[in-house]
Amino acid sequence: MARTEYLSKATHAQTRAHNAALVLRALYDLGPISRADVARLTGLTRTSVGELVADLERDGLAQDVGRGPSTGGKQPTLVALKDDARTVITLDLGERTFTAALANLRGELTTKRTGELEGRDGHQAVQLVHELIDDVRREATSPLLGIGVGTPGVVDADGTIRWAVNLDWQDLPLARILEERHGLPAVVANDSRAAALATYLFGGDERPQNLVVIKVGRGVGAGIILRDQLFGGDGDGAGEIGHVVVDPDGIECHCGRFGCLETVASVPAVVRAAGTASFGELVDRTTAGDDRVLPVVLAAGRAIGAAIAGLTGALDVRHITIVGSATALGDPWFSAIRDEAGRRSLGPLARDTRIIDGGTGEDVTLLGACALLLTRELGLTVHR
Amino acid sequence: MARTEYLSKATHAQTRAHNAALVLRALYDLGPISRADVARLTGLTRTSVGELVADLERDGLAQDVGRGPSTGGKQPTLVALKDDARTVITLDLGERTFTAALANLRGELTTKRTGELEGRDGHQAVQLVHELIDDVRREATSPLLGIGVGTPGVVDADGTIRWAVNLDWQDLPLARILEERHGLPAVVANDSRAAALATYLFGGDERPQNLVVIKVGRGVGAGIILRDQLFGGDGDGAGEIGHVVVDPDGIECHCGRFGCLETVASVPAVVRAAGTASFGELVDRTTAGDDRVLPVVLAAGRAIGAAIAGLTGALDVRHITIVGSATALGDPWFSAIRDEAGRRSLGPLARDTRIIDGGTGEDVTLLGACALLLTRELGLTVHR
DNA sequence: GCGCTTTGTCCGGGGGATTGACAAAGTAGT
DNA sequence: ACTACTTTGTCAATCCCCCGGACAAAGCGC
Repeated sequence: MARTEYLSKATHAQTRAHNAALVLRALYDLGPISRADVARLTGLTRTSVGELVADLERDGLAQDVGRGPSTGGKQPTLVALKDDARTVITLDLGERTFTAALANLRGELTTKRTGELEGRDGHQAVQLVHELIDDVRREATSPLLGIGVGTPGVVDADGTIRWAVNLDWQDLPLARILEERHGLPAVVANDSRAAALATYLFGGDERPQNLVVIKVGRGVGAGIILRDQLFGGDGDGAGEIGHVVVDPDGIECHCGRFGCLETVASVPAVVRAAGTASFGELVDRTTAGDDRVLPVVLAAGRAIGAAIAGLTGALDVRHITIVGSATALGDPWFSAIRDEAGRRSLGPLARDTRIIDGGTGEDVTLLGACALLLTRELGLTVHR
Repeated sequence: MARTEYLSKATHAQTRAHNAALVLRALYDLGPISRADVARLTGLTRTSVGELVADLERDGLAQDVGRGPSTGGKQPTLVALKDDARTVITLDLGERTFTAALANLRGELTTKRTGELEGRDGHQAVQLVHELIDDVRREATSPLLGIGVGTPGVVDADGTIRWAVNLDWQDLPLARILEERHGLPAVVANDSRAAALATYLFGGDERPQNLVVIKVGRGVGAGIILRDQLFGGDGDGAGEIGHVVVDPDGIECHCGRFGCLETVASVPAVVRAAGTASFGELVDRTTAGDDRVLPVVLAAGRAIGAAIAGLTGALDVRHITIVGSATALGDPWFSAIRDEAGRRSLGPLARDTRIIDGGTGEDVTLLGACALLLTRELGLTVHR
């Protein structure tokens, strides 16, 4: 029996941290709320909640915001999160452009700066990251919580970029580099996984325990949240569905094999197969119902639908959200996805599965990077 | 924000239970071991370990078994689990035969009884379960821990059988019924999931954090362990890969759709496609290299390999074990599975993925039912 | 005005992990 | 054989922090 990390003790400090994160989450999710309500929701005593809220108020993370209506007794004092109590530096390392921004605790972006990558080598690209961080950092008006980075490619759990798509980065320990250079906690993760966490944390009232977010753009990737946690798998490669072979007789992929999902369903692949000059033109002609491009778009949708059917069949995850530039293809594409996913999976399962349009989401990677950091530093999502 | 179960507090009692389970797991996995070693492994203090071990010894679950070699100081007293300190009643509700047995804490089966189902209706089948339990219970020589049941079909988390394959059981709350009738804790779960937990708990020195066990017999199903826990999904249907459509133009499945994995890869399907009189004959002719049946066997293997590629691509789980009667098909079949799984997934991923022959495993469901109960009652696997 | 509820806080109690000390029982060196 | 040093297991004291009860403040309904 070699592995023993699963033998990790529980301490009083952990109990405290858990309950502190619990109260913070309650404030975060349930808006202005009384201490008594938090106590009822969490099962903690009013005493403990009062103490934990006092801690949060001392840290400036929460504040009393007046009284609520009485329900037959003393009217409660409502406590709310101070959304701007902390600032997060977020980065989206796109394939051609790097973007940095500031975000508050709600993922509201304020200062956005971009830098073009054109022609820079790996070292210079890292320099660009540093410059962007220094640049937006000057605009911060509340204490910095840390740096969150989303990037294409494979990133392992400690924030080392295994390989980047079109940079000569290999085994670059970016999280550690950023922590040392800027003196702040840093998180680096794959962009699809960031997108999943953004959808989970900022996605509205529903917060499904299990959620798969599929990002379809230049590549095809997924972020998988299981039991309220991002799932990484044995090699932090979970969600790399773009290179599952869907058609062994298909065309060659840049990964060297034939018929990967990306060769059928990624934006460049669909544009090439449809023979249009640009993706914009493809969207226009798809919307117009052009018969010369529709079959290609539908085939791409069906390929994604089949992949979803495989996922839902195996995992029984009922919440699927699709984001990325490809969502501009609209109804025909989504219908193809839903039809194929439904046709290929068990009836009751297909009936309850929701495949949602998450939009093109230019900011989804920035938001995801922010969500990653909030999760890590404040425990805003479950992590134990 | 409707769902609030994720806001569950941590208490001192939970901390204690967690650490108690921790010590038990250490004894279970690491054999006779000193209190000091357990303290080092878990991070607990020697004081706490001593106290927790004393609790276990008082309950009869552990005992001192002499002294170990000195490493420069006082020689340690070794503590070991008493394998026979408790008895578990396990059941395998097969499609034609029900089997009951007693198991100790190591999953060693002692008293085995079977009952044929032939012609009984749903109510009589439940009676048979009761009789079998009463029957083996008389042979128990140590305190009973509870009842574990493995069954085909869909079972939800509270032990209610949603639908059974060839019994007229629908929404039968079997776990509750057994608890009331026999006055013991009861766990009911799908047989593939039971098999997964058996492989995880009793599978030897390796205990992978993530593990997929695929059971190929009369049906095709999977049990999925992620982060040391069985994963159920949103509707406790995770692992139902038998009805993912792999060939939309394939033959009709009993579920009503066409080309499900089961129509290609289950034992009855392969026997039918090969045209042999029995599965035994198919195995013999496959082993002999008969060209008339090999293509069918290889096609079945490739279908499973493709399904595995989809799973590993999505989840990056590197440990796959295949169990069930179909494993008797041996090397040709396994080679087809491994080749296809490798061909359809990313290079580095495929290289590290191990697809292991878990054997035909007549007892795997019984062992799994035992493992389920040990997990639930003693916390022998991670559950928080 | 009076009784009842609800809220938030204060205080004592207790569970349980931690720390430090110490005796027991080894090994290694001289 | 004697001394110095280690390691182990346990005991007592301490500390962290959750809990339960009590109580004042402040509302509601009659």
